[in-house]
Amino acid sequence: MAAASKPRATGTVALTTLAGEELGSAAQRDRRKRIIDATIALASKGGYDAVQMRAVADRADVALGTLYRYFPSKVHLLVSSLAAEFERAQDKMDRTTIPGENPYERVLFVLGRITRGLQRNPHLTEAMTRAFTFADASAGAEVDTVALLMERMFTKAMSDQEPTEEHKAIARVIGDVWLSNLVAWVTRRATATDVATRLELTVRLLLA
Amino acid sequence: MAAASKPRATGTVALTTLAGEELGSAAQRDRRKRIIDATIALASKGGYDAVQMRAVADRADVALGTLYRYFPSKVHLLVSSLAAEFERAQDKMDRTTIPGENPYERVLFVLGRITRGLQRNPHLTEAMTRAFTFADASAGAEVDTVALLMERMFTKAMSDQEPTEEHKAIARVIGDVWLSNLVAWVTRRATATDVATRLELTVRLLLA
DNA sequence: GACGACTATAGAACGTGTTCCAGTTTTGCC
DNA sequence: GGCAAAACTGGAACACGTTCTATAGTCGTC
Repeated sequence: MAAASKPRATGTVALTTLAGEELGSAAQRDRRKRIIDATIALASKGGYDAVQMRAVADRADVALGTLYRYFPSKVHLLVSSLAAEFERAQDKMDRTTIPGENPYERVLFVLGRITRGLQRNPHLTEAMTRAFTFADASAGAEVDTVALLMERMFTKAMSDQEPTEEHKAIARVIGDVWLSNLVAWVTRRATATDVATRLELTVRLLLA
Repeated sequence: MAAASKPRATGTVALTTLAGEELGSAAQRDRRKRIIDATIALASKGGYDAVQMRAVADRADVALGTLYRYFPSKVHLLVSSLAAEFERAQDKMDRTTIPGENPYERVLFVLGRITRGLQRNPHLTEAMTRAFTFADASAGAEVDTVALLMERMFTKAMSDQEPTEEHKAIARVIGDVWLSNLVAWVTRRATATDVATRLELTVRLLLA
């Protein structure tokens, strides 16, 4: 549900070209959904390289030009899809009670859970990660949306209260480390275990 | 990012990188240097997009095929150039006495210095950063080289001694945060000041 | 100083992201 | 319903990373 509700507390996020959810007709919302679904399907099967614009258009049953009207580049498309997936994941997380006595344990729980989720679909993760970090300034807004979602996820894990400045700073650091480790995992410089270990170590340095 | 560059399976050794120039003849070492110089010049002028393989070959006065013999892809080329630049910077750093009473101050000094250096050449930084994070597994070795150089730089900043496990972990976290902030800076989601502030904050959380 | 094996060169060719175009359909409005 | 504007379509065209081919140069070995 919350896919539609994007109640960014402070200042609405620039709606991402036509990619914003406030699209006019039902047909348009449907087209957009088909496009994102096609993107995720292709990315899940073959990663970044398999998300070919012609293939996406084909599979979503729209013309190539239409695809580009909705998403002005492959990176926009992938990052927007990432945002969609992220929101799905967060909705699920929001309906979960995060166990743990303290921020340290709770953050570890959230991290473990997301990380396992990503490892379950390596191709998709590869596609999303590479798009996210390859984005140039023109996709800044979309990237920022995702970055905010991520930060919010970690601050929420630490405490249900309005986050303190320190918690925000810590959340950002964790997010940064997480991203770097994803990049390392995608290039196979780090195994899943490496990633888990390093995240744990980081959280310990920051929160223990 | 275009065609598949995976099945170059022949048993040839990747002479394509490595700080150590095992390259045979003087002519070959010279060609390699011309290529890297051309890459850095083009990247400095126009960033990632301006580093076009035909343009690099032209400027380095080698044939396109030769360029590809030395560096099997644009990403390899850019990451190898990054490694070269990094070594230059580190040499300079090694000849400097890092001021500061404690690891905290010393790491901040090093970070500030590098960050200012990067900001002095935004296009080059953009090209390098994007190549580094966009790399796929086939460039894992090159990327790893750079990652190690980076880690070493921070551990050395913390102390001249053999680094402890904890210092290594901290160095890695700092490197991760640094990379993420570079990505944010490149997409213009963060200003130079933002980056400086966040790095400082991170170091404080870890070392103060 | 001739031979064979690499290596380099020029350029064509190919794949995929992106742009453009001419024609058609849908939408919003009277 | 009629009409202009906007959106969609199929397809051609273009740019740049990458690969391939045919030819020519270079270097080590006899």
